[in-house]
Amino acid sequence: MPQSEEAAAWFHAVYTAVQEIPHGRVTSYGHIARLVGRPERPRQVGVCLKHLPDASKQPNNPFNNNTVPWQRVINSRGSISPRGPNGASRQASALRREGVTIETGTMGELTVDFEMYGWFPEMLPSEAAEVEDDSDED
DNA sequence: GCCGTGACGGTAA
DNA sequence: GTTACCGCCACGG
Repeated sequence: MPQSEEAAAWFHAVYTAVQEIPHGRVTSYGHIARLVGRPERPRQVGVCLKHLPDASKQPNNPFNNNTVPWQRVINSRGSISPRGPNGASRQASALRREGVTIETGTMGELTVDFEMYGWFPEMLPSEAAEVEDDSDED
């Protein structure tokens, strides 16, 4: 639980932004940071997801790991950070279940094919739509 | 209450 | 093209 109201608003904004990610799509922490108006704090976005309450423990909480698609948030490199022994694989399987292609690198790194299935990293949804509209250049 | 850490990103070299 | 360093701020020890 956040210490100040400002932090609570920050958490709330981040969770809401993550919930706006469409099914089968992925985005980056920096993208979420931009959406909530704090592009200089992508790291705190990860902190919010880290403190995301467990659904079985807080089912009444509107923001828990069951209502917030935390697995759709990856880093700007398009890969999943190995934060834990099986945390990354759990995120990868959740994404694959949504139809997202994930490639396993030689060093066990999980790279998401965001160019094909998700938003462009560090790009707002409006800008992404603009790209699709003007995709004549190659 | 201070210090180090962290699910990251950007810029510099 | 890659590697290194800094900053941001809540949380845990």
